[in-house]
Order: sequence, then C-alpha cells, then structure tokens
Amino acid sequence: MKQAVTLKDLARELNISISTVSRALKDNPEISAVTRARVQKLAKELNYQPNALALSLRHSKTNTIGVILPELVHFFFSTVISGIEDIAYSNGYNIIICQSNESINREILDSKALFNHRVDGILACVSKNTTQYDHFIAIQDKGIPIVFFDRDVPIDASKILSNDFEGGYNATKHLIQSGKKKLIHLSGPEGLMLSEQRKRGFIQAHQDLAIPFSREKILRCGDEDARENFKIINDALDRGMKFDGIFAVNDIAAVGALQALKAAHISVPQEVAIIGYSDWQFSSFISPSLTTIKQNGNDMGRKAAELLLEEVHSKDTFVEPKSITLSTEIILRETTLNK
Amino acid sequence: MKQAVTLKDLARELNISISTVSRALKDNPEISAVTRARVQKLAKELNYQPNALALSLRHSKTNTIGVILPELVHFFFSTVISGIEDIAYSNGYNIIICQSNESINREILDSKALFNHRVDGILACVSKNTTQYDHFIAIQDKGIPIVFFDRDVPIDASKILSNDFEGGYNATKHLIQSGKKKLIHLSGPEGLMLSEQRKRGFIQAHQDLAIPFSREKILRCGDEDARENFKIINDALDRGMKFDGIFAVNDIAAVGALQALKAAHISVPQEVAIIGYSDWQFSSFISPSLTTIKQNGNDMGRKAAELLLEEVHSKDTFVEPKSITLSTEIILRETTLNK
DNA sequence: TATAGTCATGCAATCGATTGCGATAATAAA
DNA sequence: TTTATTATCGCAATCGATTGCATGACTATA
Repeated sequence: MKQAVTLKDLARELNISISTVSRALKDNPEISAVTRARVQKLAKELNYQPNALALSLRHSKTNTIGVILPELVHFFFSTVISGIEDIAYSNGYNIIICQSNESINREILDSKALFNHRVDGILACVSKNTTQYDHFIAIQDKGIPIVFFDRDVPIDASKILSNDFEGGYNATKHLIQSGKKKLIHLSGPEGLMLSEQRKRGFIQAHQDLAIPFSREKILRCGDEDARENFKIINDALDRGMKFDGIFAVNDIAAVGALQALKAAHISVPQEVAIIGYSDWQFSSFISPSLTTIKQNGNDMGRKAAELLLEEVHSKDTFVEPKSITLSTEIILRETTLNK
Repeated sequence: MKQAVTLKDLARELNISISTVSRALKDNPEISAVTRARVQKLAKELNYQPNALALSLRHSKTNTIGVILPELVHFFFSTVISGIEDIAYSNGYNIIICQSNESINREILDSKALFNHRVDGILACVSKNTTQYDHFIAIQDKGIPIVFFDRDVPIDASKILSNDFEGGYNATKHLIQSGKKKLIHLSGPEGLMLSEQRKRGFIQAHQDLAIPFSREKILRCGDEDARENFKIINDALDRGMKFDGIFAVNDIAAVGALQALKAAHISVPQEVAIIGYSDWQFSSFISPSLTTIKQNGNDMGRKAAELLLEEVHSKDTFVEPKSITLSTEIILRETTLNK
C-alpha cells in the first residue's frame, strides 16, 4: 500500500532539491538538459501525478466548476450536464454536480459545500421551492461567478433561459392551426416562472389567433406523476367538459392525459390532440408518440458553461451580466394532426 | 469583490495569532473563554468558512468520493446516484460524478482526475468497452479503495452486483408459466457480463422447466436504440419466425420489439408477450405498459457507498473484498399475461 | 524572596507544489 | 591573475489550516 509519489520523493531519490524537480518537470530551461531528463524519467517510472489539492491551494484556483440542479433523473437535465461537460473538459475544468432534489435546504448546503471547495464558478438551476437567494448572493459577493440556467431568478447575474413563452405560444398555435379550437392547458406550479411563461404563451396565442379564451381552460396539473393527471382529465371528462386539444406543461402531464383519453375511448389525435413540453426520452416511444416542444439542453449547458468560464477568466475586471434566451423547437409526432 | 475570509484575517483583526484563532473556533479549553467568544463572534460576523482545500491538504483527506459511471441519462444510474448521495452526505462526504459515456479513454481520464483530486475512494461502473483495467489497479495500488457496482470486473475488489442470472431466469420463468412456450431472447453485447448472465438465466429456465431450447432463439439486439430492435423483430417476422414470448435484455429493446409487433398487427400480450429489464421510467407510461425486471438502484448505490466508506475508514488495516449480489424484482404489467 | 505550578497564547513545522531571489561554480573577458 | 558573465541549482516564503512544544505572565507555596 504505497502512498502517492510527491516531488519530495523524486528529490530525495535523485539527491536534488524539490524546486529543481519542479522546474525540471515543466522543462524550465534554467535546469540543465541532463537533470531535466533524469527527473522526467524517474517521474514517469514512479508514475508521478501532481497533487491537485496542493496546486489549487497554491494558485487559489481549482479548475473546477460546481453545478447545482434539481434532479438528475430528468432527461433534460442530463443533456444539460453533457453540454456543460463538453465545454468544461475541453477547457481543462472538472465539474462537481449537486442535486438539490427540489429542496431549498439541500440547495443551501450544496452551495456552501461548493464554496468551501473553492470552485472557480457555479452553474445553478434553482429548486422549485427557492424563494430567497441569500446563499447565492453571499457567494457572488466573495467574487465567485454564478450563471443561472433554465429557471429565472431575481438576481443580478448571467442567465441562460429557454423561451418558455415562445414555446407555449407555438404549441398553442400549432394546435389551433391544425384545426383545434377548444383547447385546455394543464399548467404547472404558480410560482414557477417557466410555468407562468408557458401559460402566458397559451393565452397570448388565443388572443392573436382570435380564439376565445376563458380561465376555465386552465387546469392546474399534478407534478411529476402521470397518474395524477390521468385523474384530472378523467374528472374533466366526467364533468362533461368539452375540448379538442390539450397543451400540457410537460410530457409527464401529457402522458397522463393521453392515458385518460384512451381509457375513455377518445381517439388521439382525431378527437383530441395533445402536445407536451420538454421532449422526454419516452415521448418518442409511446404510442401514439407525443408531439412536444423541445428545449435544447445540450446547447443550454454549453452556453451556460461558456458564459461562466468567460467570467471566471476575467476574474478581476467586472463583466456585465448577460441574459441569453434559447429558442425552442416543435417536434411533430402522432398526438397532433400534421396538415 | 471581497476575497474569502481566512484565519489570518480574523487573527489580524483581533490582534492575536492564527493558532489561537484556530483553537478558539473549535472551543479548545486551552483558550480563555473570553478570547473564544470574541473569535467566534467575529467569525460569524465575517461569515468565515474554512478552506476545504487547505484542510484536505493538511489531513490528506478530502472527504470526497468519486463516482465513475457510463451515463447519467439512464434512470437506473440516477437512482444509484441518489443512493450513493444518501449515504455519502449523511457521513459528511461529498461526491464527484464523472460520466465515461461508455468510452474507455474517458474512463481512464476520469480515474486519473479523481486520483489527482485525492478522493478518499472511488465507486465505479465500467464502460461497456472496458477490457483492460490497469487504470483502476494503479489507483488501488496507491491505497485508494475502489468498489465496483452493477457491472462485474476481473479485479480483486468489493463489488455490488445485481443478480442478472436470477433476473433472466425469473423473467423467462414468468413467460413460460403464463403459458408461452416459444420464446426468443433479444440479447446484449457478448462481452458484457450482465448480458451473458441474463442470457444464461434464459437458457437455464428452459432446461429447468423442460422447454426445448435452441441457439436460434437468441437474437443479438441493437444497443440503446428502439428503432434497431424494431427492425430486428420485423425481420424475424418476415423470415416467418414463430414465437409467442420475448425476453429483452433491456426495456429499450423491449419497446422496439413492441412497436414492431404493433406495426405487424400482432396483439400483445395475447399473441406475443414481452418482458424487459431495468424498469426504465417510460415503461409504466407506454401502452401496453411493459412488464419488466426491476433492479433496485437506490439500494445498490447505498450498499456500494457503505462498503466503500467502510474501506475508507479502515484505511490501514487490510479489508477482505466483499461481493454482494442484490436480488431483482419482477414488475408485472400489461405486456405479459398475469394468470 | 526564590521556586514551582497554571494558564493563555505564540512559534514554527507540516501537508505538496510554485517561484522570486540569492548562491555557487565554471567559463569568458580584460 | 582578476573581474565579469553565465549556467545551474537551492533557500525560503507562500497558499490556509492544524498542532506539538516553548514561552511568558501570574499565582501559590515554602
């Protein structure tokens, strides 16, 4: 059980000083070619690997960025991670991922842990329950840049957001243009910015395309569980509610609705069309396959990481926060009629 | 843009030495109560947070464990992560996650990065393409414990595996017991231990239940893409192959098969029953919903982390590697007949 | 008034690596 | 032969925190 090899070990072995070893390893011309060769040879033999901790301490730079996000299980977030990794790795950065599990307490702990690890910057998607932001602001104040993604926050920082308004608008417009006129919307949590935006898009599209709109068209849907939404649509049908199109705030809700319609022997998309949001992995597998709005998670991750690294590299000079809004794309599948 | 507060800052402010500050913060009785109070008050005011890097360097202990796994997008792996987090966090450990993307080169880089960060231990699920293991052995030799999970490896180390043989056996048995007799198996990669085990279970169940078996019953399926498997089943049907039950090495393959059967107007489960493996998230959403073998990822993560921490804590005394095999569970859904 | 004993605190080494500056030796120039 | 120059290399401080040991002041005892 050997310990890791250090510069000191190499120095002792070769009977020279630590500083010489250090310089020799980085081909410093102040060290004679002979010595350099000897050092490098031994380093290779003993498989010397520099201690990243010591380096980070010395340089006050960890070459690590922290990522805080709600949950990894979501397909969208894992594509965001991939995008972040692409940029981080190719720039020599490592990443530490923390899941908040949609808990603000966990989020606070995570942000402290990342700070204590002296990450060079943080990428964060706040939890649904985050209503105060002191923990982030405290970190910003210490000079560690933070870039937020996917969910908007009232903090003066760079942000990469998805255009949820546009997504909701286009989804609704697609339903209307394919001949549906009595739409309902399964909406997300009130406080959550993205839910509100998608809902706004739904409403605006009604107005722009001169389709009557009323509040009853919006049903608050269950979070993250298809069964809940099954029940919601089922109840709506029982109440005799009439509709020929559904725009769901996410694909899970859409699937719940789809199952309720199937159970009620209502044909999709002929009688009722459905469009979801986020293009979850299963959306192309199910039958009928689900039309949905796709957010490019990989792009979001890459953009966010790029922006963060920019801020990291211009450590001392102030950088004006940027807000970037990414467009969405509509993925046409079987749950809506394609004209 | 303030820098982070250090012991030195506190010491300067209070006009005492750094060592006194350090001791005062941990309530060392050698320091007078008055001084302790003053130090602690100021530390709170300035929001002092100890530099984790310096601590790690000093103690040669990072309280961090590294996790290497193929891909986060898989529902199974994200549940494993959750299990690992549960144990790690409650024991004061942080985790660093690396995705190998099923690439051995990336895996080698990741393992080096984790070593350089001086993680206290590593949890690893090797990529499909990993056929040599020097990078792991080199790390073990430096005294860093590694626990492997999910995929078996020819290394002398602790392992948490899923009983793939049992899973394959039970899946096959279930099909047979529900009246199906002409089964086929969509199998995974040859080299991959878990594929081999599931296939073995398939074969063994035939023998035990006295159902004739032949090599043609095994079709090598495409990896990770439902469409490929659609084609494979489609071709089999075109060739006039007869079967009434399919055991797929994973749920993706099962879905591909399901779609091919649907397209051919073959009823599921009446004419052909299907059972998958892993209980992916979509498996309960699709229609008909997919019967599958569930591996408890959370459990696997917890067990693996517990085992690793045990080894980490008994750093110097040798620990005999343990192998734990977790049982699987069959999730009955609509693609098989339940008697 | 010495001497021993407490109490509170500071010094300095340490973890592993980097780096400005000084030191030594060999060589070249005067 | 003496001085200037150059090539090579080591010393020591530094990053932030910990900790064994020494130091100083003060009190108590003889």
